[in-house]
Amino acid sequence: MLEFAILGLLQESPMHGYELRKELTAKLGAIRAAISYGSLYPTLRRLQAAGWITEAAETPATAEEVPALTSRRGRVVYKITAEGKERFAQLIAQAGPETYDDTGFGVHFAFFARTDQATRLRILEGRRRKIEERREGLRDVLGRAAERLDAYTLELQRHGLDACEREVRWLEELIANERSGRAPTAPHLGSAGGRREDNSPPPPGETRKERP
Amino acid sequence: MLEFAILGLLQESPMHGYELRKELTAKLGAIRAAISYGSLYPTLRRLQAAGWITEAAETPATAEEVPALTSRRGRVVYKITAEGKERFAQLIAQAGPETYDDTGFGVHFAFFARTDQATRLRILEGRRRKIEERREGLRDVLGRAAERLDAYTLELQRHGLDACEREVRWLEELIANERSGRAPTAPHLGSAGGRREDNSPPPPGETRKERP
DNA sequence: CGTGCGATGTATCGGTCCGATACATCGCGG
DNA sequence: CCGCGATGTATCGGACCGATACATCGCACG
Repeated sequence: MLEFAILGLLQESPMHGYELRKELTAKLGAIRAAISYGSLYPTLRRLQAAGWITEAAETPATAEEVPALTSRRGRVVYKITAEGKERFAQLIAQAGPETYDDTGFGVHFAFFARTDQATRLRILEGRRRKIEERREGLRDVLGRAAERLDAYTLELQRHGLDACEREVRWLEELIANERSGRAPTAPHLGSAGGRREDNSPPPPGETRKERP
Repeated sequence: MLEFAILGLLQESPMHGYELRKELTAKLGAIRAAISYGSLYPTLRRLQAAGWITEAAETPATAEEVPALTSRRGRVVYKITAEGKERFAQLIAQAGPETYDDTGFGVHFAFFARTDQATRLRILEGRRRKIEERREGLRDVLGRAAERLDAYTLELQRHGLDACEREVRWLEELIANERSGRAPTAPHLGSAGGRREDNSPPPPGETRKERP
């Protein structure tokens, strides 16, 4: 998961660890708290060992400026390699059942802009099926096993069931949008999903802001 | 987390591993998929080593019946000890910040029937604060950083924000219920939470069924 | 003027938990 | 009678987290 996210992010621009974590947190904030350095740094090393990323020189262009004044501490900037991009594409293409659990789905979804439509559909439908199964399980428990459980546990299941139903509806919209609407990168929704005065979506294109 | 859940479940009745996993899955189905044996068995061993649980004899009372015919394979039944119950109470009393993350909160909530009201309130409020913070983070990203993110990522954040708002409302109800309504074990809700044609809620009372 | 503190930055260690896998028994339907 | 799905125990490698350590930078406050 982390591997996938790092490769995805580094395709937008080279970054060092700290920055990577911040971007990761911003992009995945909806689905997980924050990446721990205890997983980030080891993973970076692993990716580097595999040849999917490399360390990039820190000083961008004006390299002669203040050459070794303060001795240039830390700040290891990583950039993705051609093999890394291949790897990323391969990870998308695989997109197996592990892609449908909460975290896995969220991370893949966050990189849908780099995923072809067929794969997007496959992932969305796989996720929907999985949530539907969870929903059925919860309905079973609430129906058949209700008397065995205390009121708090039941309330928890009800809340969970509600979340499932909501997510299925959300996925339905995304799928419909994806399928017919040919919404290449903009699911738009908003009309049915829940009002939001939006922010004038820039014509779908990339629009990444590089730090100066 | 697993330790807590196991101690909580074993207080209802002794069980062996397989059964424990099933009960755990039923009780926590709303918040996590299924406990892996790869964590369950090592944890059971750890708890046993700490003296919080012990192995119980398999054959209930009529022990002389078919003494060693088929040699009595497998089926290790665990039961909680007095120290184990103490440990469980201590884990509830601590209920620190780690209790407020998704899984931690869910597991603690599932055992609210064994938690005193003051602690329940503390946990619910801690959780609410945490979700409110996440919500603010998402609003920030959707507001300030929106142009840096692609449409899919934004949609993910919107969905996450929606879930946060919903959970805060849910928690508000639970807190109000807990605080004034003196709802000792029955949060009831359902009136304001969202329509549900329901299943004829049994009058709030306890209705705990111990396995005979 | 200095000093301390919050943000930036890299890194490791122990521990929890997962996913895959292996293996054995039981009851039942074909 | 045989296979297959449910029951049941168990291990191993790996992913990820939380705490911790440590060093630098800029700036606000005394």
